Amino acid sequence: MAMQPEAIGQNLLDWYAAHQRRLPWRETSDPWAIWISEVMLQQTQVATAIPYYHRFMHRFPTPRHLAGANVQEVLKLWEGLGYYSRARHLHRAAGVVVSRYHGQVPDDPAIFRTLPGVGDYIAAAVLSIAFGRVIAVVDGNVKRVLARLFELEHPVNRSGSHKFFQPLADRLITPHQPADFNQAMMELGALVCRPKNPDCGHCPLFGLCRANRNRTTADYPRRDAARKRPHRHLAIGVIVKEDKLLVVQRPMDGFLGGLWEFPAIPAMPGENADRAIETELADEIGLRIGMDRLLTRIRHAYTHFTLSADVYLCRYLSGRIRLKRAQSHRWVTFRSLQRLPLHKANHKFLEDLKNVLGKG
DNA sequence: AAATCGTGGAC
DNA sequence: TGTCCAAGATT
Repeated sequence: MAMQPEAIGQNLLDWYAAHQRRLPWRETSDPWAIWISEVMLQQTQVATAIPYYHRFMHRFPTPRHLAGANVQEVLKLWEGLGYYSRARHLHRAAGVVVSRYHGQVPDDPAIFRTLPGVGDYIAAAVLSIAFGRVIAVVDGNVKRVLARLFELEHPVNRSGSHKFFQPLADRLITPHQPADFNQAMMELGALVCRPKNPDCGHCPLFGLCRANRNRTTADYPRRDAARKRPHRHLAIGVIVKEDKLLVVQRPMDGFLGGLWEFPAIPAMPGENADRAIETELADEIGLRIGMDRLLTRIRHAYTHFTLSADVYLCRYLSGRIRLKRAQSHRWVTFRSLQRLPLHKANHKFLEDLKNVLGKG
């Protein structure tokens, strides 16, 4: 493969110096700030992460601030950003940094890489950008750029492809400017070598790119076909007891771990709602409840399945809480709901709920 | 090594 | 509407 690493690196660095965006985490060299930004940017677009980054850094300016906080508060700041294990891992990692490394972010790859939530990408990004270590990042942008540059046949969404892309990126990285090279590759992928409608006319690697020369940019990167996503349906119960509503907290590990929600059970779309709510949902939380009426229906798309749910207004009848799956519960007013981290599917009917409760 | 894990933007 | 996919990590 005709690589010309020197030409690629120099063109890339020149382009980056002229065209890089001004981003909050580029105004600092604090490894903690860089780390936070990289975790938030994981599978998340820059524009989405920016307001979260500011709020998080303001509340947790150092690992010590985060380590001393309650997970609940951390999840509340993460609410809406998704992939909540990132927040829980970060919280745990901050604890390790404080207890074992005197609150200083480790600059040793072998050590930093062992922290919860730190994989190959985060380690390479933080250590190169904050400490100048010569380790190439390989993210979705880098794989797309390389796949087009060299017309690579490795599917970028296949886990086994990583061990092909990583050494290739390591061979291209400019040893004197690893931080700029890494960010330049990602910036190029984000601004020029985009997934759709790449702007090859303004690409610094125009003359070096095989896909451009062969008019095959649309064929790269290769990708394994995605599986079809299944569909799930829930019955959700908003259980009212005087002026309070019942919410439960999901188990800390797994899907939406640690977040709060209104109790729900799997259901069939056409199922008899009264029966399902008053037997199965009641059994899930250990109460006797009555179903009043349908509040609304919601739909939500997750990565691996789509969700639809019927949301029912219910009334508490009798009994003491006995939770099956949830780890804890609270009776809360509508107002105090906003203090708890709720996931998106629940936020989707809060307005409807507010209107109904407001009318008495 | 394939599956799992959220949400929003772009088309 | 559906589909991709976005500065990935974990199991």
